[in-house]
Amino acid sequence: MGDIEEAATVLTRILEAAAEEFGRVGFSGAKVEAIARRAGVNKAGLYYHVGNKEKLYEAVLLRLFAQVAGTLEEAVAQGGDPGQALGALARAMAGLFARLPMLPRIMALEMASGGAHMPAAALAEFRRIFTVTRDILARGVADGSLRPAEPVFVHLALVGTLIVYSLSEPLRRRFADAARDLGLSLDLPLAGVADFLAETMGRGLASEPPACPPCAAAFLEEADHEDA
Amino acid sequence: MGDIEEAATVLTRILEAAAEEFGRVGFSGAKVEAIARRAGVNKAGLYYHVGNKEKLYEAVLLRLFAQVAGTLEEAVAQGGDPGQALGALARAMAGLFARLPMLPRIMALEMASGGAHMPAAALAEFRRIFTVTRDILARGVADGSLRPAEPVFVHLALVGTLIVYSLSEPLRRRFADAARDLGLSLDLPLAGVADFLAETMGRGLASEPPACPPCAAAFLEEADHEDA
Amino acid sequence: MGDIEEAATVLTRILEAAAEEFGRVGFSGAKVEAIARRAGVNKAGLYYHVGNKEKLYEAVLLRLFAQVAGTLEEAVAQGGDPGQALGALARAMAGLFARLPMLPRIMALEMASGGAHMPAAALAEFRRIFTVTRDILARGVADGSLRPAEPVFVHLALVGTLIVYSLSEPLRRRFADAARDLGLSLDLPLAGVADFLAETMGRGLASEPPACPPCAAAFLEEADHEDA
Amino acid sequence: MGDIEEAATVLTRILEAAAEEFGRVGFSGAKVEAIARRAGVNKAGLYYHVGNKEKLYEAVLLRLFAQVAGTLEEAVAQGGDPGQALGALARAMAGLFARLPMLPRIMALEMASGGAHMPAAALAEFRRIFTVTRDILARGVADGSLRPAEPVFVHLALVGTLIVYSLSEPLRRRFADAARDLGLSLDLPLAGVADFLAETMGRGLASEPPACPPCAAAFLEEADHEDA
DNA sequence: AATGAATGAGGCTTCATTCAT
DNA sequence: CATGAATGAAGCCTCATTCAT
Repeated sequence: MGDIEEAATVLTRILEAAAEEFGRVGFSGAKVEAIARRAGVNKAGLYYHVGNKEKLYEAVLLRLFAQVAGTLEEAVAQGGDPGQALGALARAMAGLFARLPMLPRIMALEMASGGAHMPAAALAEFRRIFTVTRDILARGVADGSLRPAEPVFVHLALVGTLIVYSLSEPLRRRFADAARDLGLSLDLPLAGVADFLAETMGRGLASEPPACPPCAAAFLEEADHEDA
Repeated sequence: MGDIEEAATVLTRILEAAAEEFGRVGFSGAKVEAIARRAGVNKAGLYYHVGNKEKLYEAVLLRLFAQVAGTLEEAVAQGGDPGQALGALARAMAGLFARLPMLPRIMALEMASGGAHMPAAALAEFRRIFTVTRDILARGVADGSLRPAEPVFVHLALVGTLIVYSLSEPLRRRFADAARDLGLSLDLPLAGVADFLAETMGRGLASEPPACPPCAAAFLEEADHEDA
Repeated sequence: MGDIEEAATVLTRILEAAAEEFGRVGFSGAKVEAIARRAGVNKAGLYYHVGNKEKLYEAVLLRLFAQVAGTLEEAVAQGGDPGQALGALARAMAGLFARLPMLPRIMALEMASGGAHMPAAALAEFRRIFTVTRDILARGVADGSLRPAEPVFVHLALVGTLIVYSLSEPLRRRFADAARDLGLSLDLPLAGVADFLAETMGRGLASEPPACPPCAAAFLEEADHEDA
Repeated sequence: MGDIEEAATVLTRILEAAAEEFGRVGFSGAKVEAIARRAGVNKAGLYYHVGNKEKLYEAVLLRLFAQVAGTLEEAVAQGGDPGQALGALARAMAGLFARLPMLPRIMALEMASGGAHMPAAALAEFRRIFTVTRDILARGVADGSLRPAEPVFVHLALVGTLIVYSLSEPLRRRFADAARDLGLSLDLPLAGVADFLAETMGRGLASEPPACPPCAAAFLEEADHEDA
């Protein structure tokens, strides 16, 4: 005992250090030496535990994606109508990104690499993640509250926006002073983006409210005249 | 003759090759040797023209960002009401990304690096780019067609979504077959995303249409009853 | 066992190989590859131990200068009147140069480079080295055996001559045959130079011996006549 | 016309620039590009004029050594007794070094390289240079004013000291402040060294003045007793 | 003669990975 | 398990030199 715990702790420390390092500088930019130092283990020790840089990266991906999928499922399971669920999704993702700043970076870098290092097992996590959005939309269309829309578009509109907003933080911060002259606030918190998305996408995807009868009648009449 | 032309061509060839390489594998992943080979010049020749890897990268960024700013400005200048202008913005960006597949990748990678290699001159281009969105929104609020919204949020909702959709292409393609079982189409063209954004963000940002008089009257009456 | 010994040995071997290489061709002429080969280690191994070419050079300088200072102090500590001490100094230096042929070369090359790579720590060794000569001269002036003279001039007359004589060896050797026609022996051993310096500088710096009484009397008388 | 002048001027400018560069950083440290820039010609133009780096270096050496030989011969030809001639030699050399600061550096660096790049023609200049010292000494022994001594030792004692003093200037300057605490003046001008050498070597090489007769008699008597 | 543009060879350094203890 | 010490394979960059104009 202790031993196994210790072993688990060491592995965890390594994975966390690696996540930070990979998120900071990407796969090719990350140095095994730096990860080992950050994790407080010897370089050779790291190899003993994880095999090699590639396997380490895959383990990091798997761990993170599982966390993402779990968090999103949980957030959506809280209930609420489909519109609210989309908002919950965005807010949950923003929460994740705030807690794990390396997460959006790794997601972006991994996508940019074309999934070069994506382990097969991670695909299963993807499936879980996409399913969440798809189910919300299906529910919304079924109950008439949402217009039909491609789930991938909706999903990436939410997640993509949050990723890029997180990613751009250092740049926005650097540009913030100069941007104030333009009347732009570049340093708003990520949570604000989630709220914005919840509101704007919610409205944008909402089905038209049924017009009041007199209006509808007037509208139809007009249309008749035009046709004539 | 052709001397000056040739020289310009060489630099251009180098910058294009570099853009592709940097977009493919990022700054640290890119190999100067590969860029030179791709550009059809000797490695030393490349150094003769561009100084070093870092300067090369900066030149690439500057060139691309200038292209982006120019294209967006042009697209929006075509006129149209603010809602249409946002759509034009999204479609212009999508067009750029389709023509220059390395562009969204470089943008993402550069953001991920915290702008580590961003030349000061590139900030000026950023200013132009953000200004476009800000002006559309200001116009929309002024003429009453749009709700007020943070320009940065809107801008990144459009651009971020397009970036991540582009970025995720290889991964979506790889996952496409498996996703069909889930009822998901992962391989829709980027233009579809632009249309989706134009539609959804347009609706989401539109100000409420004034209700028809009878409805409004009915609504007010109801409110009176509730107050009582 | 032997680990620590071996490790120490490796560093020592590297420093010795580097000293020879730097002495042979100077800093810019020395190739890290050659030093590593000569030391029997891998190039990367050399970097593991010493960091980089510059640090390697500094370590070499420090080691050599410490040896010089130690040897000179020891030689002079043997006692003897100031005139003998200067001779001992010259002979000790000549002995060092004979044992470490790269030493005069490195000293010359380092001076020629303006001390570009001189580590701050080496200045402390310089202080020790110069102090030796200064103390001898001070002692000689105090006991009346030596004329006052600038310590730096004396020091560099001894050391500079020995350095240049050592440095010029290959050239003298090459020129030796042709020079015999001129009645010049260019291939005399360095020890001869030390003896020559001991003798000549000894005489040159000696205070006038008190003339014998009759001579002095005669001299004074003459002076009187001249004054008159 | 003009053309040939111009050509001559260009070559001269190149040789001067090269002398400074080689003196500053040695053969391997010197960059053809830097020499060309300093001489105000194109790199390819430099090659057109001088062939290659090695030939350029040889031309520089030849030019400098011829200047040295000429100056020394001239200085000594001014006449004066052998002791004064040695002083004149030292002062002439010091004058040369003051006017051409790269000269002592190049001499040292060339010696350090074992004459690797020394052109055969330069040997003839060496012969002239050494001959000067040899002749003075021979004259001094012949007229009884100087003790016999190896010409090479004397020559290098003078020249070597001046070379090393010149060479060490930057280092002495850097160390000067710290050395003042030790009672050392490290920043005395080179001319002082020449004077010191003239004085000290003059005394050191002077033949013994004949002792006054009574003293000599006493001395001989003492020696007899010791023998007994 | 002069110049901008190459280019091959080689040098310094880094880094993922392994080995011996 | 842990660690200091290797090592081969690159990667970035420089530089002497040449070529075409």
